Amino acid sequence: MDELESASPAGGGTGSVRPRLEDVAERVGLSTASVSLVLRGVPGPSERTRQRVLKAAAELGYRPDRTASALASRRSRLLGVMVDVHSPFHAELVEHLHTAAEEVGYDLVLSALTRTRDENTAVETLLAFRCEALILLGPVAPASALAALDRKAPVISVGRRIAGADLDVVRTADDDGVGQIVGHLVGLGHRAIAHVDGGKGVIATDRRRGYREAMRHHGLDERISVLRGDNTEAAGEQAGRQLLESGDLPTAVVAYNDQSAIGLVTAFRRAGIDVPGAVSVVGYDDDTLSRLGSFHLTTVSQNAEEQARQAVAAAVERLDRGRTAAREIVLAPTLVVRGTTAPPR
Amino acid sequence: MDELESASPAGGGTGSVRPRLEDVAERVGLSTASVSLVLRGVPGPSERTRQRVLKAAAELGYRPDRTASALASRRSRLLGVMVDVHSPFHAELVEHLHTAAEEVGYDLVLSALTRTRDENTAVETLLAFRCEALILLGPVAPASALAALDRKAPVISVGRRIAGADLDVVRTADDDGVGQIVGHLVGLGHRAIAHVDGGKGVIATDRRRGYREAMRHHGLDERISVLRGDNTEAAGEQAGRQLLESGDLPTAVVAYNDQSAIGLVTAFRRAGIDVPGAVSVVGYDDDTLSRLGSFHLTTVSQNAEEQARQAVAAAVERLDRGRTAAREIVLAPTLVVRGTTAPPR
DNA sequence: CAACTCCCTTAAAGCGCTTTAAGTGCTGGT
DNA sequence: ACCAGCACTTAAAGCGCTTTAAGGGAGTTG
Repeated sequence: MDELESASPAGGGTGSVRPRLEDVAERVGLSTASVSLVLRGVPGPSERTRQRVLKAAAELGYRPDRTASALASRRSRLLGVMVDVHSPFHAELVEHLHTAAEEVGYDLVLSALTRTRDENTAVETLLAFRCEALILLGPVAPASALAALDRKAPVISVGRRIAGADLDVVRTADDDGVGQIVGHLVGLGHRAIAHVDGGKGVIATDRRRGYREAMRHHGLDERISVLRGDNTEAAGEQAGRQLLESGDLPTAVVAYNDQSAIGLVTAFRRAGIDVPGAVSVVGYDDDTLSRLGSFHLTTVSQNAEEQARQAVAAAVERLDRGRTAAREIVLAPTLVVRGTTAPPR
Repeated sequence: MDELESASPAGGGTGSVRPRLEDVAERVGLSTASVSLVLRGVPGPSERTRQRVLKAAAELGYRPDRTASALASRRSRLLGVMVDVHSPFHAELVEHLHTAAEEVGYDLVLSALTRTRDENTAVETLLAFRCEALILLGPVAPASALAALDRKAPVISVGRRIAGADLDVVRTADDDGVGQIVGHLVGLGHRAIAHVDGGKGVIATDRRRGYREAMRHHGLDERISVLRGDNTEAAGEQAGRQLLESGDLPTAVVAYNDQSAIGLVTAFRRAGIDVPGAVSVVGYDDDTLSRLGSFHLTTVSQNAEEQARQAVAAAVERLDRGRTAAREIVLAPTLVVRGTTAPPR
């Protein structure tokens, strides 16, 4: 398993220059133009030329210089991805984006969101790299800002719906997902079902609405109860404590996401309340955390792979097929029933 | 909070060309050379010129084209980072690498390791981007391959010691870290301390050795017990079950990393064994998982921030200050006592 | 006032590639 | 013989920037 082994036989110290197109051309006695054509698989060169060039390139361990070709072709074949490095769900998306992009001949450049690096900075970096399209995972910037950005490069918002703005969106139907959760709980016999929301973002809003509508749909208008939260474990714990102190514990709690759900489970268990024996808890995202053995969380899968594939496809349509009309792709989420839901006590 | 708002007043559709150096030059009636000098902060241009250029650049919303400047200067000012997208610890490192790199005027390009993307591919991508140095997080490739790679671009191995090979390493003293853990446990009164290892990698080897040596140091040679594991939660759970079935439960278990430790905790708790009441469990890395409220794992911090800073510093020394001799920077790990360790029953 | 400095500014030559118009040498038809 | 047509091949002009040697103007000096 000799990884990192490179084709280059040279390896002559940091000083050794890497072979250029010209070196390959010289070796076969052709022009750089021909070599370029062959290497890019453009039709034209004869079979004989093709073979010789390929051979020479391999022997020299030639790797085209992306920088130069990007400059010359005015195409970077780069997709910029803005990602929250702390989100397990984003990690999953990135993984699938990588494979999807590779399949269509694009590369990814990741720009991480951190405590000191906001969406603005992250996106600027992407633009400076000349990314041809921007795939933003759960952006929080206002629609107007995203629309403005879209004028510089096609923007694909993943996971977040953009009200009215004229740009591509790939997401799952969050309200539907929460609807499925509520349906599942009602099916188990629950009626006192609370929701710990995710704050003020668009995604949180959709999920909250999904909860409300589903409750109403099941004739549980009276039982609607929304606690304030966010996307962290801490918020879940906090909400859990609040619920415990209120003395009026619901029989099931629907959290904004898996992290929040885990916080809830933790708070309950610490208080000696069995999950799902005494309270059922449901998350959202089906991320790595939810699969941890000690939680085994019932949750909703957003189908990261399909979303990634669609996002890349959307970018490619814009870039290579000249689509200009915005498209919104809404995927159906699927309920994943695991171990934190059971009939009410 | 209008994120993504760009300085560009233009925003004229995808078709609008972004301003070039020449446009700025034209606007102030100077040559591109002068503008370039000003924008890069090179001494020479007069104060007056400086001001005018800066103003014009701002007005046009000019952003230099990295691609072009990289090509022209033969310097990309890019550090390539190979990262396992699924490791919470890597996520943390990346965050700090970003800030550290930014401070010294470099940018990061991340290449993610995934199920279908091995170290080889990841590194090739980095090289194609013309990264000037490669920061590899916990590489598993053989030392010889890394050494070969180092001939193309300075390689900095983070977290993993490289036997003999002549390249930079930034890591913490893993054996010492585990030594501290064992010391802590012995101090609490434990004697039956088992270790669930991390498999065959170099890091795992060091930690295992650290465990053995520490046990011997405390006169516990007879109690040395190493179970096979890896870096996953599943391995921890598996080891936990094995321990339970053996009927000879130790009073404390030292896991290879936090994920594995969490598996152990899960297995124990599921079997009704209290942690830390009946068994103490310790992890390693101090990653996000270990801080989850429901685990609150005692662990060892590898000081991600300092490692990141040192890694970037090492790269900069090589690139900007011409250092050629390899350097190994070994940081001291620090024990983080949280809630999964207590005196033995 | 010519000769020298200093300071600033710029012309021009690339960086390693892509791209397209313009070859070049064939074959074959007339 | 001549030209059309075909199948390749290549010269040359950039892409947007950096870099360096050379240029120009104002101030000093003898």
